[in-house]
This record gives sequence, structure tokens and C-alpha cells, in this order.
Amino acid sequence: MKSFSDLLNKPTVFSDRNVLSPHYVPGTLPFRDTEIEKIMASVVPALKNERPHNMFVYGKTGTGKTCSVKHVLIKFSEHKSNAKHVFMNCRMYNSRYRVIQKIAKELLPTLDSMGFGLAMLYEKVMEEVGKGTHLIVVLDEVDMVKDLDDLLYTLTRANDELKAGSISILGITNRVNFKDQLGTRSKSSLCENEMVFAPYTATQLQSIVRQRAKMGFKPGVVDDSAINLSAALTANDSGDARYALKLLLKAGEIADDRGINKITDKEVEDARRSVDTDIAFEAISTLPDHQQLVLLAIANLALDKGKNTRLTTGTSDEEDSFLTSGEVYEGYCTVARKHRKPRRSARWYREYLNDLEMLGLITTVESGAGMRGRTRLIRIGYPPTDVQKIVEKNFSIIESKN
DNA sequence: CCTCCACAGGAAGCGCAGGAGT
DNA sequence: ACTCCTGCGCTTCCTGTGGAGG
Repeated sequence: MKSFSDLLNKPTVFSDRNVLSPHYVPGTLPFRDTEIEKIMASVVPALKNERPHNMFVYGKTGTGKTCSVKHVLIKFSEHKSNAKHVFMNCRMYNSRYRVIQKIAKELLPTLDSMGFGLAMLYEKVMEEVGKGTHLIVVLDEVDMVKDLDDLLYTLTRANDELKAGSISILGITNRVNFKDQLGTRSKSSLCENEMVFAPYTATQLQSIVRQRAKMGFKPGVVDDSAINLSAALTANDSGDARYALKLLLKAGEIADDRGINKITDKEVEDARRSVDTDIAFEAISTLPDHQQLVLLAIANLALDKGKNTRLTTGTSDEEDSFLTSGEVYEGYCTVARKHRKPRRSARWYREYLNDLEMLGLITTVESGAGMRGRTRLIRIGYPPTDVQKIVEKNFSIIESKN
């Protein structure tokens, strides 16, 4: 039996693991100077006792949006003024009511906001802001808010009622086409000021990774080529800086496990596999039941088909490993029966397919020539055996619970 | 050319849970 | 605490679409 001190004294390649956490806000953000300046310029009126314009920030995941905004907010609150900000992630606060409630709670910590109606909370907030506070409401992942039009209307209209102080909004989202889905009046109010975060390029990722590696690991641990490799792997299919940092973290853990004090290409390669399956596991196991079943059916059929083609033709070519929509639906029905779930209708199954495609778990193509009728050809995006394992495991847990 | 096939995806409606209004 | 309302997940029904086959 090992003791805690054994574990604590275990040699490690890390000097500060927190640096590699996705929530860490570094002192300096490389390649985001212009973006940060723009954000600062947009909130600075609050420090001069004026109402800042609303702002809307968008860009793909891992491009440093949230990080940059947080960075600015830290500097912002270092200044003494009657300006305040409330930061919230709309995954948690996903309705007008919850957002207003959160604002009230932040502004009036003593207030027990539970049980109050929307109007009451709104009054409380207005009363407090009316004392002259310039409030900036930061809504991260703002696309998660269900009644966003109502929320934006409420918050912007609040300014008309205020004789002193103001409320402005800073929205963040990673859905690039999100603007189109807004009502016209909220579009014009939220997008008074907007900016786009472009994905990091391979060379930018390289120096970000290098910076973090320097801060997070003991000197000389990380191979230069390992840094280049993790940057290259990331740039290849996303430009998502968080992925690169995950790679680095995992590579470090692998090195610790193996009891070595070097991180080379090999550790990064192994980390990639591990991180990818982690991501797949996360994505799949949080899926609603029936989407998992559809995915399982696709995995089963993909394996069956692979076997058959290999037996009959002998070619290992997977060009023909497409599945038709109807085929998969039948497979889904049998899988659902096996797990004692009432099957969903074919119409809804098609929606599931769309969701799965959105999440990148499958890819679909419209059937072109050579196919009878019009259908979608489906191909799975992850190794079928992995998918089978994850889904089956998930369902065995669910079944053993009842 | 027309018809049929094998679907895609829009529209309408239904039952339910939870939130708002009283 | 009560009803009323609304959003959501889902089904049913329907029209549209692109190629195959006669």
C-alpha cells in the first residue's frame, strides 16, 4: 500500500499543472493584442462614467475568446470606479430568468433571490444599477440562452428607464452562423460592436505551446520536436488551442506514468490517441439514449459490412463502407428492441442523424448516381469497435441502475 | 417520358413537465 | 396552492427530390 507521501514525492515532469488547464488565464496572450485592445476600447467608457456599447465576440472553440475577455475583465476590475461586471456561462444560466437572477445575486449578495418572480428581481437590479453603476453583463456561450431575444430586449430597454448608470452586454459564442438566427431588433442591439477571432495558425500554435510548456514543465523536459508535433496535430484539424494544451498535459502524465523525465514525439503521439478517445467518450456518453443507439447501430453495421466485403471481394478497400439511411434505421430498431427501448419514428431518427453529423460523429453524403432513389449515405467518424464499447458500457450502467 | 422507389424535411398536432400568473 | 400556459420531444401526415427502370 502506498502512502500519500509516496505519491507526493513521486518524481514529475510538471512544475505547474494549472498552467495547462483550459481555465487558466495567462498574464500575456500571444497573437491576441489587437483583439484585446478592441475589447478594452469597447468597455473603457464604463470607467469614464459612460455607457459602453454592446459587443459581440465570435469565433471557433479554442481561439481565445473567453480567455481574452477574462483577461480584459481582470484588468478592468483593477481600476477603481463605479463600473462592475458580471460574468456567466449561459450553459448554466440559459434563460432570461436565470440570467437576471444571477445578476441580482452578484449585485446584491445579501439578497436571497430564490422564490422571487422575474419582475421583482428586475426591480432590485434596476434599483441597484440606478445608483450610478455601469454594469457590463458578459454572456459566455450566449447561444445557449433559450429566450435570447427577450433577454436582450429586457436588458437594452433597461437603459431607457435608468436615470443614472447603465447596463451593457458582451456576448460570446462559437457558433459563427449564430447572428442569422437572431431577431432583427436584438441583432442591431447586440452587434453594435462585433469582432471575430480567427483560429490560430500552425506557427502561432507552436509558440503558444512553447510558452505554456516553458511555464508548466520543468526545464528541459519537453523536446522541441514534441512541441512542433503537438502544434501540427492541432492545426491539422481545428486550430483549437485547448486541444494542444490537452495534448501537452496528457503527454506529461504519460511521461510521469512511465517514470521518465522527457517528453518526446512518442509521448505526444500516445497522448493524441488517449485525448481523442477521451473526447469521443465524452461526446458519446453524454448523448441522449436514442442517439447513442443510432450510433451503435451504425457501428454494428459498419463492422458487419466490413467483414462481408473482405470475405467476398478480398479487398481491404473501405470505399464501399457507406450505409444507407433505411438500412441504419432497421439496425437501430433491432438495437433498440435489444435494449428494451421503445423505438422512435423514422422522422425523428432523421433528426438524430443530423445531430450526430453536427457533432462530427458521423459524416453523411447525398446519394448520387448508382443508387436507387434519394437517400443519405452514412459513414462513422470513429472506430466502430470503440463506439460499441462506449455505448454498450453506458447502457450496461444504465440497466444495472434499475 | 412517365412511374416508382427510397428517402428528405416541412407543417401540424399531441401529451407532458415545469414555470408563470393569481 | 391552484390552474393556466408554454416549450419541448415526439408522431403523423404530407410534399419534394433525384435517380432507376420500364
